[in-house]
Amino acid sequence: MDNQLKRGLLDVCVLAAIKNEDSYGYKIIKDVKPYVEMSESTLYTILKRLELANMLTVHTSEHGGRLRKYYHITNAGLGRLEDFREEWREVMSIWQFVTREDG
Amino acid sequence: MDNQLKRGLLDVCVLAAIKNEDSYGYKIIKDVKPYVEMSESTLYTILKRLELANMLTVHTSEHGGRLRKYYHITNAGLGRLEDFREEWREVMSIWQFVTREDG
DNA sequence: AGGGAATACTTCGTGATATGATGTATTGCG
DNA sequence: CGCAATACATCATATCACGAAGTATTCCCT
Repeated sequence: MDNQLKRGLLDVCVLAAIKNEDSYGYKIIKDVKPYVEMSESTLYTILKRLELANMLTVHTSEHGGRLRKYYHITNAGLGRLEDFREEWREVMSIWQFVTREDG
Repeated sequence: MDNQLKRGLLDVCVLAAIKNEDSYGYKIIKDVKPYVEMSESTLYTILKRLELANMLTVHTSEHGGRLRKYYHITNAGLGRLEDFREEWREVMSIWQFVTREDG
């Protein structure tokens, strides 16, 4: 799918992936894959960006003798998902303009 | 609205604006404005990109003693709009993932 | 025991892109 | 005469997705 269309969707996809329970990089990619293709470098870039924006927090935890970085959504992150629903109305209005049949 | 969400939408907005009749820069912006904000520099960047991709052709025509560049959509451009409808199914699937309530 | 696949995270460089700022020039109106 | 509107163009900048490459560990099969 068009790379540009994905922009603006990827961030909220990641937030949605950790919305209900904390998750970690590898799992996020697998959860999101059925919907959008996302490379590891892209994911970790996004995670860092979201952390800087206080949309999520990070805590390291041991699992099977190996360290994992778990990502936890913040209230700001949940708010971002709410805002996204609002923004979607505008997106749908654009969609209607693009796909309208008449002049 | 989130700038990122607009990307991928802007190109097809411009194509949609010239879909039914040839148009020119200033008019395209005015037609699109109710749906998406687009600056002039952005528009002309997009028009140039679409021309390079053979999505539209340009012809200069005089209007009121002044030259105007009219943009005409090509079959490839119309095809792009068709493809967009297909891509939209994927976008809606992503949307459902993001806004789903259950885990 | 050995080896490869899967898990897990990180950094770097690149190309694409939207946009503000800025500039140029003409028409129309008060 | 002056200003807003029309109309187009270029440049620098910041953001972003992604491939490539690297490091390390665990798990499973033979």
